[in-house]
Amino acid sequence: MNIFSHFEEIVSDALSSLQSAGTLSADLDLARVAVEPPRDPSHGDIATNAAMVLAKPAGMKPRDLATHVSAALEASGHFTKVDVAGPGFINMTVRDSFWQTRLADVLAARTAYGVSEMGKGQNVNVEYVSANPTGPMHVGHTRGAVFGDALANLLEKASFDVCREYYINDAGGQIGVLADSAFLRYREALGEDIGEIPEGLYPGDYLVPVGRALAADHGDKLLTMAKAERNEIVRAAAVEAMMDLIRGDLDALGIEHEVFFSERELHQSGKIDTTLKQLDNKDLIYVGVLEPPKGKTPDDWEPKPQTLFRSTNFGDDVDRALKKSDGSWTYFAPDIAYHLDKYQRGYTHLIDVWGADHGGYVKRMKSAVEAVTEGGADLDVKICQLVRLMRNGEPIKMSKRAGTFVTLRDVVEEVGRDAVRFMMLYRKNDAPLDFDFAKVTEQSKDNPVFYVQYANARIHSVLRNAAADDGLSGVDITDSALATADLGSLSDEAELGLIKHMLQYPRMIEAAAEAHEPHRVAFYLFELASSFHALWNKGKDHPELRFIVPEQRDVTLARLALIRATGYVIASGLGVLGVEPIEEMR
RNA sequence: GGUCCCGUAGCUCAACUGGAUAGAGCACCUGCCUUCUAAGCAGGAUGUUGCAGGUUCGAGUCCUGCCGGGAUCGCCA
Repeated sequence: MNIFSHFEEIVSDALSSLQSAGTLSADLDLARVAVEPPRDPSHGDIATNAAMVLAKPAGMKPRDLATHVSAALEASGHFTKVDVAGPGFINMTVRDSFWQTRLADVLAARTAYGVSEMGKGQNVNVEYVSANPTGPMHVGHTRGAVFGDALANLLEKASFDVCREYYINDAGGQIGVLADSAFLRYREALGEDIGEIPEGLYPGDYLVPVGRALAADHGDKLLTMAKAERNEIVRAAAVEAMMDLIRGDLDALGIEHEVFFSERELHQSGKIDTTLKQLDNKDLIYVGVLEPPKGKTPDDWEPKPQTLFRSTNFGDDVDRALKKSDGSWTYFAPDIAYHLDKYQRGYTHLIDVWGADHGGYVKRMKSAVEAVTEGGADLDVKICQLVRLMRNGEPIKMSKRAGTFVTLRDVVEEVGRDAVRFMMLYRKNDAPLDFDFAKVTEQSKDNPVFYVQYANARIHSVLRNAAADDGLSGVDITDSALATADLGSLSDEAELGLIKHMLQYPRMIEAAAEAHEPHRVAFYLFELASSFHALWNKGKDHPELRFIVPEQRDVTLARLALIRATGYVIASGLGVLGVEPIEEMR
């Protein structure tokens, strides 16, 4: 559990006691009162802004109110010290034994430590990747894939019921191109010399097996078949093959979606029509003519009546087209139906993970979700900025035409799944990311992937040594034994610092889940690893601080409990990131 | 031109949804390295948070206007 919510209760109890004593009025809004660890540890263990937030509504000066609150907190008996500082902060200090004994919580929970009840009873649908099934995944897709997956893990850690979903764009014009490209490969498989792949078709080798499979299944029958019928066969086979390819790519990253949702099925089931009918009944659809974009009118612009959705009613800048000039749906129309379908399947929290190039699409989608669910669902769109691949400090130039674009597989095979995942998450999603091949595989402190893994490996190294050490032979170092160790000896500043750092993990998980920001987990782990390494290094100058002190069994056991718990927190956090903790590095 | 994102130490980036003296790593300076794993360690210096206003006890964070960079801009997905 999050121990800071424990202190929140204590502070809130203190405030109520002031209310019943008449010092504070009973109808005070306590919503803005925060109970947090102070940034500067010298300020104590816990701080609250209660006095500053409540001063004005209470009609008191912050420092005066703080004195009252601090007296009430002191009276609670939970703290060894309560101070008023600065403009009216109240700083609280807890006795060391409080922190020490909390280690047992970690040892009991193991890698389940940090699980929060925050999302209990709520479900959330996370849609990510959704790459067009026209070829293998490239690096551009990788970041969104890893981000979405880690976010899903994070929300699960916060007890949300999570659905990982992939929207298959299998209905648009690009799928027609895919089918034509596959048909060409089919003719090739039948022995025809197809020469150069014509401009506009997909030239990739990955379609060669699709052509062969079609030839094996159908012989030369497709050549004489009616075009519509043949197209359907080729399209279905090609999309199926591409999805297999993509699923394989995702598997290489350790990603598995529960739901693959087909856009094509939306068209066929008539759901688009019924969805738009629903909007039409609310007078949210009309036929009108849009203004050209200001300042940049396209050359071929001509005013045309279009079927439009009134997204401006919901905060969008212009109304958005639902039909193309040939009468078929735009991409937007089925997407509205799709999001309604998610809602009808019971999801009230929707998250979409998109690439940076779709940023201009966010407002209309949020508008549509609000309209079509009548405010029943909320949509959060997470935009992942571009990834720049670097080698030796130089950006790698990619060109689809020249066939030099780097696939997801290329990257995973070169640096490994764990390193790819960690690095993709070691940056806020809306900031661009440089991915340097050399740095990611480097074994040094400069590489956060390695630094965190190395901390865990060191921990297990010590545990192995402890199990093998003659001076300790016969001593029980199982978790249950460590949990009962006398932890009072963990009194060094670095030891207490590590404990306190570790105990912030549940709070960090909740905040990250709330904000939909998995990168916070990665940064937290780097800092926790840093705390651990610092303690390790301190043992060099101060041998009495080393983890294994053969002549002092109790101290050793306490320290083993400390690092065992640290290892669990690291493993737990890496689990959220989808990275395998390494226990031995040779 | 409209919209969205970004702008923080010389460089790459954080900053717990408004908290106290804005923090890490790299690079730089000084001193250490035959170990529970030096794949280094300890310490030091480093800032007008792009600019100008505003909101309030308090702003890197929220609001307005500029400057600069990126993405995008009726029928591609």
